[in-house]
Amino acid sequence: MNRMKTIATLASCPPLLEGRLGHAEAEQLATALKVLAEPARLRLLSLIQGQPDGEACVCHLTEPLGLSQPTVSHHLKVLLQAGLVEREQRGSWAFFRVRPEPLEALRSALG
Amino acid sequence: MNRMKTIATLASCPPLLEGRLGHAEAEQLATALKVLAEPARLRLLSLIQGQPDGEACVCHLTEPLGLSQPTVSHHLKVLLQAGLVEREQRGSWAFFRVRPEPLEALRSALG
DNA sequence: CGGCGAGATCGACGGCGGTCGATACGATCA
DNA sequence: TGATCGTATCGACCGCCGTCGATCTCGCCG
Repeated sequence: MNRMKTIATLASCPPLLEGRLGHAEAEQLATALKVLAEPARLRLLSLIQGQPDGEACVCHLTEPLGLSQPTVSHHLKVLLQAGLVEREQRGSWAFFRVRPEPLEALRSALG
Repeated sequence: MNRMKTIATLASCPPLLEGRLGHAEAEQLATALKVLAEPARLRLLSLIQGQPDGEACVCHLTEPLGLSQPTVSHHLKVLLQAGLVEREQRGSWAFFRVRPEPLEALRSALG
């Protein structure tokens, strides 16, 4: 934490305007981005979205991802809590579907 | 890794089409997102961008961020290597400026 | 040349999170 | 009801990274 000592220092290095992004907003945006900043979760979204009917159950996601079933389940939970996918139980299978709205919100938050 | 046992299982859970996002692409996109998925770096970008002339030196970023100078320097290095900011040395001060292009590229990669 | 100030680098520490095997749970079916 | 399958949860391990104090480098100035 430097205190300014001379006028010359002040002149060549003017004080900053406070940025628009506050602590809480930065934290919130970062949290949202952390969910996507993970190869496994990106591939999950891509895999689910790429289905002919736009949905997939866990058992068909583990093999193309090359990850164990608990790990896939963990990532899906993270995506679910972030609102990036929705879950529907049908029989003993859990089907997941991509929700495009939060992705769109994130895109606009970066602009 | 489950092998399918019955026709019923196959019918209710059809095999996945391979998603568009390959391993390498997912890794690359995730790496880029990780740079932004950090409150300190988001606030850095916002602070620099919010300057009247759109640039800032390190000494004026540590205090509004509430982080030590080495930490700020570290984050700026990460942003620099990601191409999100550019650096210009003027005298003994290092001035940083936001480069909007990679942000735009990231936005389009999410769409 | 000597001192100072801006900034980068280094080394260490601590916490977060991705991963897996083991296990629990619930639904289906013989 | 017992067996089996699909998923979720748990506990542990481990690597990554944000953070800081100490130190190094370098440009400026007296």
